[in-house]
Amino acid sequence: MDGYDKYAFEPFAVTVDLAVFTLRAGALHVLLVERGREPYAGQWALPGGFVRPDESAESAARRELGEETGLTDVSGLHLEQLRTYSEPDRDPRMRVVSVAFAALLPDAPEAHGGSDAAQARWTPYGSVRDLAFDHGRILADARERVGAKLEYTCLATAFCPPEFTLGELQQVYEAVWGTALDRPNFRRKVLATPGFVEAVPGAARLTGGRGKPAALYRAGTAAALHPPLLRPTPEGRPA
Amino acid sequence: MDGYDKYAFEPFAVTVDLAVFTLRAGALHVLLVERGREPYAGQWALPGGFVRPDESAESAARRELGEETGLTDVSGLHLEQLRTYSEPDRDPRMRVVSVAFAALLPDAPEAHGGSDAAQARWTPYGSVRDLAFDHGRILADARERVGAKLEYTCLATAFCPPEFTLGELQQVYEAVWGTALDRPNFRRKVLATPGFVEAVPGAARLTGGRGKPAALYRAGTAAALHPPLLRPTPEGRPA
DNA sequence: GCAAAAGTGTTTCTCATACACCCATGA
DNA sequence: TCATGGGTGTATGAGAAACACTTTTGC
Repeated sequence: MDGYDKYAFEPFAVTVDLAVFTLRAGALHVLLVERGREPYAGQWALPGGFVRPDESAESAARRELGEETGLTDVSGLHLEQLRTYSEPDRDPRMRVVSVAFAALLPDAPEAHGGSDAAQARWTPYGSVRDLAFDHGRILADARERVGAKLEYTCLATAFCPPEFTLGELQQVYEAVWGTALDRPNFRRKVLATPGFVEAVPGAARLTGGRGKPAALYRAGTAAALHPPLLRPTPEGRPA
Repeated sequence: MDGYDKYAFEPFAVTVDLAVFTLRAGALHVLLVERGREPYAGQWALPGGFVRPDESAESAARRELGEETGLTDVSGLHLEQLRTYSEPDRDPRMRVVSVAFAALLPDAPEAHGGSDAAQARWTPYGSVRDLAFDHGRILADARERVGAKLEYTCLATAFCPPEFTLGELQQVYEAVWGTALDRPNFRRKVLATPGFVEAVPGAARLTGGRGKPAALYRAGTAAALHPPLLRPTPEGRPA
């Protein structure tokens, strides 16, 4: 059992699948591609592809992220491994083990499918239906993970451009959690956490056309939130 | 790139590696096996093995858990996927992608290596040194994950036998976190969380030979802890 | 002036912390 | 009776929630 004959077993293919999230008009969107061939031809799926012989799953995920979004520089984007899906029958053609990742984008340029012929499109999270393979489950797992990490990490700034207002940061939480938050309390909480955000002195921006211009902030250096910013009593939350 | 020629790529081997934790005499222990062959012959490593063509990584992990611990029934044990390690050079012989798992055991029977010739041994977490491959990192990641999940899930009961005292449950937290906790407050916190533990009426057990016998509890049905039981200010905790 | 959005102040209540104290048992 | 571990009570303070209120802008 500890032997290493390369061809002793049916070969495994190793792929990456990406749940790429962004915020558009205050709503959570996810990047989907339309499948061009069987199985699941014509259905939507998460972007992804094979891990090449000389790269890690992380490298493959970042490469695919660049190809599918059409962005030239994806080096600064948040990319995080979720878990690996390995049910023997998850792909009807052969044994495919897939390492799933979540990626967060500040802005959402219209996706153009990269080099693949596949069509890529930003879709509101709420209207996603019937993804190919087990991608529906992967996407749900990804959203749950991102929602959970908003509670105890500074992850929310990964959804924001380099300079952002506290209102925009709050929109991230509200979009991912699907709940409204009290603005004064949110503000106090964020500013009271050292290293979460740092003020850009003097800078301000008008957000809704009207109203007082909001002060601008940059992402801070902290990674964790102490104490956490808990969701408003979701009662029975999965572990 | 979207083709599915089974042999178009150098084959990947897919393995599972297990970080199996238990508590012995109030201290966190890990199950290690001694490697019998190159590379890393004679060094200690995490137990693990190949994923077979007809099983998922989860199935493979549970099978290995039974083989390595020598336990006949591992169906009720807590087993949790951590992440996948896929650096191209992590195994010098060929391309091996490994899905890492953490497992928690209530009691620690002396391990007898199962069917493999390899020697298996429980080792205090603090005295683990120089594991083979990237197993040192996997083990560190596993402990961090388990420590974090103690905060906001009921995971701690997975370290305990079917009936346990609150003192034993507290020892789990103290051993994994490496900190002392206030007993009265710990007790209140646990009992105030619905579904964490349920009392066994009338049952009691002497723990240290002396002292008042402690009431017995069973694991409850809840999975998550609301609000969480936070570690005493670890300051800069990784996300 | 009015609507809209940012930002401040204040009150109330919950809960974590710290620590003093009592109870039951074996030696 | 004393040491040991289980279990209870309580004062204090920090922080979260709720909401009233002020400020600055465009129309």
